[in-house]
Amino acid sequence: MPIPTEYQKQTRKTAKENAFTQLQQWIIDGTLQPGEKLNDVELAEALGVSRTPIRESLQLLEVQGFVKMYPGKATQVTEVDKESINDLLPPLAVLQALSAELAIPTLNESTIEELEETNHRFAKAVQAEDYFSALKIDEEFHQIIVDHAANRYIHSIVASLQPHVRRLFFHNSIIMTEKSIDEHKDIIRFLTEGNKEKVAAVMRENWLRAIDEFNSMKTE
Amino acid sequence: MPIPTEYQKQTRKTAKENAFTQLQQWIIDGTLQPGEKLNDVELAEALGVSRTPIRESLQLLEVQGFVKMYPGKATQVTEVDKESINDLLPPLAVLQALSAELAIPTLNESTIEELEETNHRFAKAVQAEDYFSALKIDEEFHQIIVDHAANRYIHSIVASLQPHVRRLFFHNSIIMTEKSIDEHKDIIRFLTEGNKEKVAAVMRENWLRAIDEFNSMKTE
DNA sequence: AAACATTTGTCCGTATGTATA
DNA sequence: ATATACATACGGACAAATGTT
Repeated sequence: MPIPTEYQKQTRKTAKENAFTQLQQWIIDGTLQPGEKLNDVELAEALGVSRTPIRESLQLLEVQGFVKMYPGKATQVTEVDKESINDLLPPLAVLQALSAELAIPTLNESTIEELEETNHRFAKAVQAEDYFSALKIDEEFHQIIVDHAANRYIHSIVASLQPHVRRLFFHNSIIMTEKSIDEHKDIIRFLTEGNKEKVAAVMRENWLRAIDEFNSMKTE
Repeated sequence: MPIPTEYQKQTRKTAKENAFTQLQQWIIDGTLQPGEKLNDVELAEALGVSRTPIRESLQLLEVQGFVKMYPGKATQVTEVDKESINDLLPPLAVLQALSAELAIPTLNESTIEELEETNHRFAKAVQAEDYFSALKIDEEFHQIIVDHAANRYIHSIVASLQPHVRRLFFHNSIIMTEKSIDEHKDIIRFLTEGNKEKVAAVMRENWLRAIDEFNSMKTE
């Protein structure tokens, strides 16, 4: 009988980490609503832990911008300002564009295949109008590129912005369009060709287009 | 008699914040050395508080990448990998470039004057070879632009990267050169002209040049 | 192998500060 | 203005995990 490989034993899973993950998820999906007041005693009971890991999680969530703590007064979930997508996407766009540039020297055939395969799955999800999956696969696609940029600062920043993207897209009902499929193909092509300028330009456009789509959606 | 306006009464100053600021400073300036093991009991005694605010500060410092916590084992100051400047500056460069673009529509005459005055002080510091002041003033200069971009995500990311810049420049003895003075002038000019592309290009160069200077320094 | 020393993680009581009556 | 209720910040003890003798 194969012994169940306890893979994740390197860093033990603390109550704080569990609490953090759960609370973040609740904020992103709206279980904890924008503006909602957070009482650590309640949350502690709900998650079956004490107040300490809750408080520590809330502090991390504050750094990420998901909650705001008013010392001695209250802690509440930050508002979802739909307009903030106009602020969020530009920095993400330039960082993803930079990632693409940096990834070029590290690319090999199998990575390109992985990107193509991911975009293929992305296309299927979009065409099936499974926008939830599409969003997740789109994230995978871009993550491959970010990973290959092999830059820990970019990696860390993108990792902290991505949950905000999810939260905003979720609350704004932004959907992935077919145009992204072709842009991804362009990205793959320019990556293969090693064309830094063009891949950066397309990547930037790919992200900024969501802003236009959001803004045009409002006027409809 | 003018009543001393208690400006910062909005958020009270907690023990955690004090501890955090102090610990971060110690790590940046090398009082707490790279690789040093951090014992929260010792730190608590040193700062005259209990372990709680210390632990909370350490967790924030971990998110920022200044310490690494090994649950149940140890907490230590992260190493200063001199080469990581090659990773740190590119994302900062593209974000500062983006900030300049975004700042253009918000600029007025008094802002331009403020930038010129700051660059003038910068020039004096560089010429006086007071590189510590120069670095701080350079930071001020760029901060003005970031502030005017009025983008909270950029603001927050830059704020988290800046301490790393300070730490690396400190440990690498990187100095500000006269070339930066002229580049700042170019930045001001292109901002005034509203030339997005050019100001972004110069801004990016201004930051990336530090990489070249660092790399050429190694071979000397 | 087992008990020990050490360090971190967690719990919960108390103090402090804030808002409301 | 004072008192009261309440939420958070902090403190200190205990539990759990690590690695060492």
